[in-house]
Amino acid sequence: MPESVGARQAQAQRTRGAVLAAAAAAFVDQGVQAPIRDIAERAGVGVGTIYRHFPTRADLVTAVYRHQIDTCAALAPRLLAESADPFTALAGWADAFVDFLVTKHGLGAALGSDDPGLANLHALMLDTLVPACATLLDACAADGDLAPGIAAYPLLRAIGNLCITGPDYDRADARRMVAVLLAGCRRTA
Amino acid sequence: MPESVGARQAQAQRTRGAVLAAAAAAFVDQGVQAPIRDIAERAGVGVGTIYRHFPTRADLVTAVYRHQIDTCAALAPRLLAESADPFTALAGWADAFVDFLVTKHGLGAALGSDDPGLANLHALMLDTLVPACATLLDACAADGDLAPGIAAYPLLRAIGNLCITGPDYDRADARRMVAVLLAGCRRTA
Amino acid sequence: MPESVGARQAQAQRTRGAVLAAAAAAFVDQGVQAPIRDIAERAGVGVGTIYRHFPTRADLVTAVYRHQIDTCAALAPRLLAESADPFTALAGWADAFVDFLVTKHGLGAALGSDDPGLANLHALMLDTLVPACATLLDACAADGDLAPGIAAYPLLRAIGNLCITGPDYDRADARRMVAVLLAGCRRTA
Amino acid sequence: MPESVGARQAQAQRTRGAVLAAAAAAFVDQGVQAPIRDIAERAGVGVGTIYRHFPTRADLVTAVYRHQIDTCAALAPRLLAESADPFTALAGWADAFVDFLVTKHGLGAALGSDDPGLANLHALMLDTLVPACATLLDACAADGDLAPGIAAYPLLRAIGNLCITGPDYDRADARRMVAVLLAGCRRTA
DNA sequence: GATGAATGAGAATTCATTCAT
DNA sequence: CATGAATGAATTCTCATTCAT
Repeated sequence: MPESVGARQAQAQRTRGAVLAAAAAAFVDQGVQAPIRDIAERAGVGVGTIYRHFPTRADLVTAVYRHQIDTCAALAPRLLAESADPFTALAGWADAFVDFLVTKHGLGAALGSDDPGLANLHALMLDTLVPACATLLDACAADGDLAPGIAAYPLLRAIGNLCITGPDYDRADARRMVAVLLAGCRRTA
Repeated sequence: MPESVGARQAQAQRTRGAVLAAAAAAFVDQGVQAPIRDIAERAGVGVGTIYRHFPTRADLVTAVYRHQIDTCAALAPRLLAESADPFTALAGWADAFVDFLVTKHGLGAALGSDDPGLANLHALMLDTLVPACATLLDACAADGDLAPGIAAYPLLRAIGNLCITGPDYDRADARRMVAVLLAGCRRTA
Repeated sequence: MPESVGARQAQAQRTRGAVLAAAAAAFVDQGVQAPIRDIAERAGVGVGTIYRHFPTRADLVTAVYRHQIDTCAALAPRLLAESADPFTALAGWADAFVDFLVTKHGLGAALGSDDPGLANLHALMLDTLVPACATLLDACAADGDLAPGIAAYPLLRAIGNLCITGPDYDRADARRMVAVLLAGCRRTA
Repeated sequence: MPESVGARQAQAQRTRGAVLAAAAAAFVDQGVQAPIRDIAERAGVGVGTIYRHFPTRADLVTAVYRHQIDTCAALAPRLLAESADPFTALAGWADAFVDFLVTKHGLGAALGSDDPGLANLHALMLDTLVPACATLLDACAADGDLAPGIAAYPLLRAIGNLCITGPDYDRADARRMVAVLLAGCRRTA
C-alpha cells in the first residue's frame, strides 16, 4: 500500500516540521537550552517524538538553523553581483546576517558556546557561512578596500557575538555596532 | 565584650574574602553558573555560609567583579592624562577591559545575558564603567576624533560581547576584533 | 482465492521464523530483557509485527526456547538406551542441558526468575524437561545408584541456576559444578 | 559547638541506617534494581539523601550486604574450631551462607550478575568470603576429605546461584541442593 | 497482516535552597 | 555566625505499547 506509507511519511514530515517550529520558538524565548519537554508541549507531541526525530539536542539545534544558514550563505553571491562595489555587498550581507541572528535569539550564544554538543552547528557555520563570507572578503581585498588581517571566521564570530542582545542592547544597537565593526574593516585611504 | 565582637566581624570578613576568591576561581573554570556547592568546597565553607553572605547568585557575581570593575574604571582618567591623545587612551583602556573580560571567563557572557538575576551586574557596569568610558569618548569627540553616533553603553556591551571566547575564537581574536571595532569608531579624516 | 490465503499464511510463518531467530540472537547478546525494538531491527520487521505474533515478552521467550527444550527432552530416552548405565546417561544429559543453557545466555536467569510473565516458560519446563529428567532419575533409582531425596524439578532448577555465568564464573565452571552436583546425587556405596 | 555537630552526625547516621534498612527491604521485594525513589519513600527521605550517602547504586548494594557478609565470613573459623571435623564445619558454614542468601532475596542474583556497577560487591565477596571458605576447604583437604578440583570462588558462586529461589523452588530446595553439592565435594572413600 | 510514528510513564540524576543544630 | 544534611523540583532519556494507515 504505497499510499498508506506515503501518507504516514507525510504525517511524519509534518510532525518534524511542527517540532522544528516549536523548537525555534522555544529557542527564541528560552535559548537553545530550552527543556525538551517544553518544546514537546509547544509542538503538541510527546517527548519521545522529539527524540525519535532528533536524538540529541545538537541535532535539533542544527536542524532548526540549517535552512536559514543556507539561505544566508546563498545571499552572498547574489549581493556581490547586484551591488555597486564589494564592500557594499559585504555590508548588505552583514545586515542580513544580523537580522537572522537577532531574530533567532539565542543562536548567537549558541555559536559562541563551546558546548561540545554544538560542534555540528560550528561545522555547519564553517562549511557554509565562512566560505560565503570569505568570497565577499576576497572581493573587497581584490578591490583594495579591506584592511589587512581580517579573516572570515573571526569576523563571523564577532558579528555573532555582537548580536547577543538583551533588554538594554537591542537589535538597533547590534546593527549599529556591526556597522562600526565593518567600518573598521575598511581600508583607510 | 567589644573585642569578641570585633574578632567575630574580622572572622566574618575573612570568610567573605575566602568565598569571593573561591567564586572567582570557580567562575574562571566553570563560568558564572558554577554550582554553589563547588564554590563552597573551594572556599572550605558550608553552602549555608555562602547564602548568608550572598543571598542570590547575582550578589555573589557582582561582589566578585566589583573590585575589578572599579579598578578598570579608575584606569580611564589615568590613561587620559598619560596618553598622547584621547583616542590612544581609549584604545589602551579597551585593551585593559578586554584582558579583564577574557581572563574572567564567563563575565562577558554574564554581561551579555538578560538573566534578570544579573541586573545588579548591569547596574554596576552602568554606574562605573559607562561613566569611565564616556569620559574617554567625550575627550575623543572634543578632539574631533570620534565618528558620530558612538555611545558608551552600547560600545561597552559590544566589547563585552566580542570577548565571549571559545575554542576557535580566543583572546587574540577578541583583541583583534575589538581593535577593528575601535578603528571603526575613529572619525575618518 | 485459496492460493493467496496460503501464500499469506506462508509469509506469516516466514515472518514468525525471522522474529524467532532475531530474538534468539538478541537474547544471547543482551539477555531476555533485550528491547523489543532491537529484536525488530534484527528481524527486519516493525515492532508491531512482533506484538502481533507474540503479545507478551513471555510468549516470545517461550517460543524461542520451545524447540530447543523439546530437543533436549528428546535426548533423554536416547541416552538412556545408548549408555552403559543410567547414571552415565544422566550425566550425559546434564552435560547437554548445560551446553544448552550457557549458550542461551540469560535462559538460566530466565528459568530462575520468578517474574510472573515467565510462567509459561516454567510450565514448558515442567511439561517436557521434568518428565525427561524424571525418566533418567527413575532409571538410576532402579539401579540403586541414586541418593534418596533427589527430585527432577529441583534438580533441573539447580542445574539451571548453576548455569548463570558471568565474567569470573564461566561455562567451564558451570560444567564443573554441575558435575559436582551430580556426584552428590550418586548413592554412596 | 561539638554537641551540635555530634548531634547532626548522629542524625545523619540514623538517616543512613534508615536508608540501608529501606534498601534491604526493597531488595527483598524487588531485587537490587529497585528504583531509588521507592527506596527513598520506604526510608521516608528524599532521593537526594540517598545519593548523598550512596552516590551509586553499587555503593548502596555493597553497604547493605557488607555487614552480613562480614558476619558470615567471621563464622568460618568459629565453626572450624567447634566442629568435630572440617567437613562438618564446611557444611555448617554453607548452611549459614544459604540462610543469608535466601533471606536477602536478590543477593544471589546480584552476585551472579555481571553488571559492572556491582564489581564492588564481587570484590567484597572475593576479599572476605572467598578466604573464609578457602580456610574451610583447606582444612577439609588436609583431612583428606575433599574431592580434587574444588576451589573456593566457584563453589561460592555455585552456592549463590543455587540460592536464587522462586515460587516453585524455595529455601528448603536450595538447602537440599546445596547439601547435594557438598556431598559431591566430599572425597569418595 | 505489517508497519513504524507517536505516546507517555518511569527511572536516574543534579543542584538550588532551607533549616535545625 | 557557620554548618552541611535533607529536600524535591526539574531535566534528560529510554522503551513498552498502541493504533492509524
